[in-house]
Amino acid sequence: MKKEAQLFKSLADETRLRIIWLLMAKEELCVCDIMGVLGITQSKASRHLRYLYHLGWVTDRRAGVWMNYRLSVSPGSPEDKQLKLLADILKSRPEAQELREHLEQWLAAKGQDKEGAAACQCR
Amino acid sequence: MKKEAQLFKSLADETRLRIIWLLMAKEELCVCDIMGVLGITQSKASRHLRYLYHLGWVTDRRAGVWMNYRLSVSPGSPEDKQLKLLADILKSRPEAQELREHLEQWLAAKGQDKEGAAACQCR
DNA sequence: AACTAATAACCGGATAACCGGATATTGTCA
DNA sequence: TGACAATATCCGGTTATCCGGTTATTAGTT
Repeated sequence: MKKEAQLFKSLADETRLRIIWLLMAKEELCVCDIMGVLGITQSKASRHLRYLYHLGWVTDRRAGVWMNYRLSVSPGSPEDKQLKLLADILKSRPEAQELREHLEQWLAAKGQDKEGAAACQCR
Repeated sequence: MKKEAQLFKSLADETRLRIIWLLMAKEELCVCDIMGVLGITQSKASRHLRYLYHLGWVTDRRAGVWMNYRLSVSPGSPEDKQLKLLADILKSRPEAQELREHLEQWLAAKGQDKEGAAACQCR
């Protein structure tokens, strides 16, 4: 059951849960979005995203300089059910709701800066 | 989301998964059963059982010298759903099926030794 | 090619998890 | 009460995890 233990281990970290929670809300996000919304180091954001990538939770898609990530579980799979259950648990948590509002604000602010084009300039 | 992370952490250990899997099959087991079936140290068995106890996954019931444990999630709760999902994942795994057969054998052997009474003598 | 932004990989260091063996505790029975 | 079985806890050692800071890579721009 090593495989199953590892599956849970991949969810046993608050930062990874937050990332997944954001990706459940937004379909696709780049690393700098996640840094910004969660207020964490680039190093930290990237590390956890690669972790999730190597375990198959997310796929990456390069768009120029940006690297976009999105959830990649196949519908109906155990992983998919697990995510749905997680969403079910989190949706009632104020903490999680605030995170999503924070995400909306972040994306809105990003959208304003010159429409569409390179609006990141993550510092 | 610290709470949720810890929930997954409690499942992120192969030994604990095995213990839970056994308790899903058998309703109630004592420490020495778990030691025997899983082939682990007494120290290890007890430690993980206390861990699960403190997190509310199981309750304990003393019966003389024995300490019996059983699952204690309330029906319909997120934890209950999580266990059901886990069971769903594990039931198709040969490894898990063998574990249950092993459990049956162990209990059968235990039952033979003088019927009902102290049949453990775990060494 | 040089420069820069975004990201990934690497590198100690701190902390936490897990383990086996030893010891302490609890209950039973003679 | 003394001996013993079952279990919990303690101790130290080993390994895994997580982190921030640094460096390397990749793509776009001039």
